[in-house]
Amino acid sequence: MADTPRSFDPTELGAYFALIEVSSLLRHTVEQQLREAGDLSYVQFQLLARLGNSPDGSYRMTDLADGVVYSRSGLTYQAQSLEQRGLVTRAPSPDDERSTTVAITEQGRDVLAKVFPGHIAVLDELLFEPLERADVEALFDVLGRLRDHMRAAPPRSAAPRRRKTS
Amino acid sequence: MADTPRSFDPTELGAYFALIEVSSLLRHTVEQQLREAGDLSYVQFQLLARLGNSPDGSYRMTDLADGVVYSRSGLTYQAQSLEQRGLVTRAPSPDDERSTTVAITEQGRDVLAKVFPGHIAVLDELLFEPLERADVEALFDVLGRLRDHMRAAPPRSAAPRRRKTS
DNA sequence: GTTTGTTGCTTCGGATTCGAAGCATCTGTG
DNA sequence: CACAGATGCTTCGAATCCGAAGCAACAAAC
Repeated sequence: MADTPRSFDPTELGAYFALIEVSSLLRHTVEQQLREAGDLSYVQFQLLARLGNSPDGSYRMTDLADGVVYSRSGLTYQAQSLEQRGLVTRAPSPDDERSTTVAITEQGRDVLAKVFPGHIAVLDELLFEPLERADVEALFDVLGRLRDHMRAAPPRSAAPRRRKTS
Repeated sequence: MADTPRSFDPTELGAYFALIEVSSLLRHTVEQQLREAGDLSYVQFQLLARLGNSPDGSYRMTDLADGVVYSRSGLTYQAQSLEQRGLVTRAPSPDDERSTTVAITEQGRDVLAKVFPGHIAVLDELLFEPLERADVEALFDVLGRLRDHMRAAPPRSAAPRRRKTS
């Protein structure tokens, strides 16, 4: 099956494990802070943050899902939840009746603003405090390249719905 | 509330976002591979891998949970699942009747072996292929330090159950 | 203008997850 | 030894999550 008997050296393994561990721990702490400060899950926060950064404060569902690496059905669930709380609105797109446009509301921006300082504090304390400037730059560089690579890579034996095969 | 009005520069933000994104994307792909190759979730794989690396192939529940950054109740659920499939055994610890010792079985090791090549292939392709040796070393160094820092840090306003306060 | 295929989202069912509460076992103190 | 507290794990209920299936709107081919 797999023709890759190559094994990893301790540095590679360590880098991999550390990546998983760090992101898990960070996510955990952030999740807690967001829950307490504004009753938001991490996903919900990410969605609001993305919408808040958008020029017109809105996105299509699919783009949001891809952005935060999330399933479509999961996004539907969270979007409904956010809509009920009045933090976003949903409406069919003008140019394409199929797609739903999600937009952040004033209330959504308020929650975002309320939660942000604590969020920054957590990041500062957990992520940046122990690092030198050069470390942050290294992460930015290496992880940025990784992200681009992963985004570009096809979903691994998943996309073959193209071409008419025969 | 939060006395940290400091904001982040683009490099810091980029590093943070890239970290989250990379770990999400990686996790996603790995999860898929594990599911197909051995019908394992990522957590289950992590548990088996940890047990497989242990000198005596066993751990206490709590240590496992802490190791993979997981809730205790969640671990109970997965441990039961793995036990039913015969991949691990569970038994009360000899020296402490309260604690449960989880041990990997031969069958567990088989599944691990069956799944491993594909796992390595995914990592190689997604994580290591686009990186120079120096990049891997940088990740190892910086993320390793981060992990230590996060592990050491108290769970953020959560631990105050120590000392008799008054 | 149909027919066929694609795309965007939702619904559905089931699996996974967590925190709180519950139960046992240990560990100190007197 | 009896007791309060700590510790280790499980059970419970509710929230969250995903993939598969379904539905509606588009697009392409004829």
